[in-house]
Amino acid sequence: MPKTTDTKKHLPTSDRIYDAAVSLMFERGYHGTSMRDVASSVGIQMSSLYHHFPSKQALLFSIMNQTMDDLIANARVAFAIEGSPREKLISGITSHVNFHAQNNMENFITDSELRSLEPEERKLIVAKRDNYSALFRAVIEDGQSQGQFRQADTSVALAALFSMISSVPAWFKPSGRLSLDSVAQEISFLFLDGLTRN
Amino acid sequence: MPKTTDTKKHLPTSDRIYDAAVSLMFERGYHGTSMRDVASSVGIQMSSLYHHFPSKQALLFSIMNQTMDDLIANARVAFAIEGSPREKLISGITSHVNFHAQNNMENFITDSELRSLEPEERKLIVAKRDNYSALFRAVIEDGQSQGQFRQADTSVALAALFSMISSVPAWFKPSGRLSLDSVAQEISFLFLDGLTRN
DNA sequence: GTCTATATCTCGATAGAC
DNA sequence: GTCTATCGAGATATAGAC
Repeated sequence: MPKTTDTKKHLPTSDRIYDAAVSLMFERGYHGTSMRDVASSVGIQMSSLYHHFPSKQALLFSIMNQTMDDLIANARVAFAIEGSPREKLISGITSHVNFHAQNNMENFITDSELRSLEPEERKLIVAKRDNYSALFRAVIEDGQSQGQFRQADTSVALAALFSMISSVPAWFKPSGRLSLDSVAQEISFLFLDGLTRN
Repeated sequence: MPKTTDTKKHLPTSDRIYDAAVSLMFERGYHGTSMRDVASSVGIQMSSLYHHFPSKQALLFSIMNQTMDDLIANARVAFAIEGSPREKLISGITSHVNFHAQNNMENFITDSELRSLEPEERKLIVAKRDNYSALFRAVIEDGQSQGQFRQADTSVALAALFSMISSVPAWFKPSGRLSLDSVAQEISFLFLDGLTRN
């Protein structure tokens, strides 16, 4: 996985292809991005791409798979803190907001291009998505059984939470009025003070 | 605009094209849908499409424009009720949830294919989107100035609300545990009890 | 590991008959 | 208003030299 937005030239070619594909597929979608586009963005010939990725489909899967792995690893760390369900949830939300903002393009692709995956690969991504969701569900149900959260419908709450957070990169402007941390806080309040029993 | 999911054959051809395009673009996206796909779904030749729509782009714009007009008309009715800001907001949320669930495919396209529009047409849709958002913003700010809602960041709250509701059709199953009305209610609670001053 | 060249296919759109 | 036929461009992917 390419970690930094470095000046690019000295990265391995496969990473530069990966990065270019992320940018282009974020802007134009999977079907709106051609392998020619990717190649010319990297500065190589189209046929050279196929030395690093066997197909356009494999390139998409690589992006989505990597992103899910990173996302899950991130969430595990966030939930590993000591604290109440409320504190854990805030930690998880903040981690999710930050990861989505910092990896805006990859996450958008991962959220929106599921339908562009072949059935077999789609299954793998959906499974990881379920794993991720289960991490949040566990905390919410924990808080409910401890009486700290009201008995809202957990599935609705989870879906609402994920959609709220995943939309952040679509409208968040780093140069704007709010910092990313305040956004995470606003969303946590919005979510929790509807969930927490007063 | 095609209003009913009729047995299709006796609808005007332009409506049948419209409907077929909605289904296909919902499933595969704008770039993933070819005019050949649309034509064969309707049962006519591809060249016949161009008698009804001058281009694929015009077909997409027609869908998004129609959907925004319907959405706004719907919201105006919902907000026209007598009542407190809280009641108006619940009415607006319920209307939005219902409209999105009933027009799932059109709304998904309208939400996700903005980037596939040419600049000029995109401007028109964005303007209508802003109009729609302003309807909700007015009620929230009204409630804030009346002291019924706390001073949450209105833009964050709006973005969170729209993303929550727009995601409903993606996971809602009519055959499932919850009715659409209970989903609208869950979401209203989730949103309002984080917004309302206790 | 990158190149040139190309095979094969599908795309959006048009011409013109009926 | 729908048809047959086709244009020209651009798509994914491969072959084979270096």
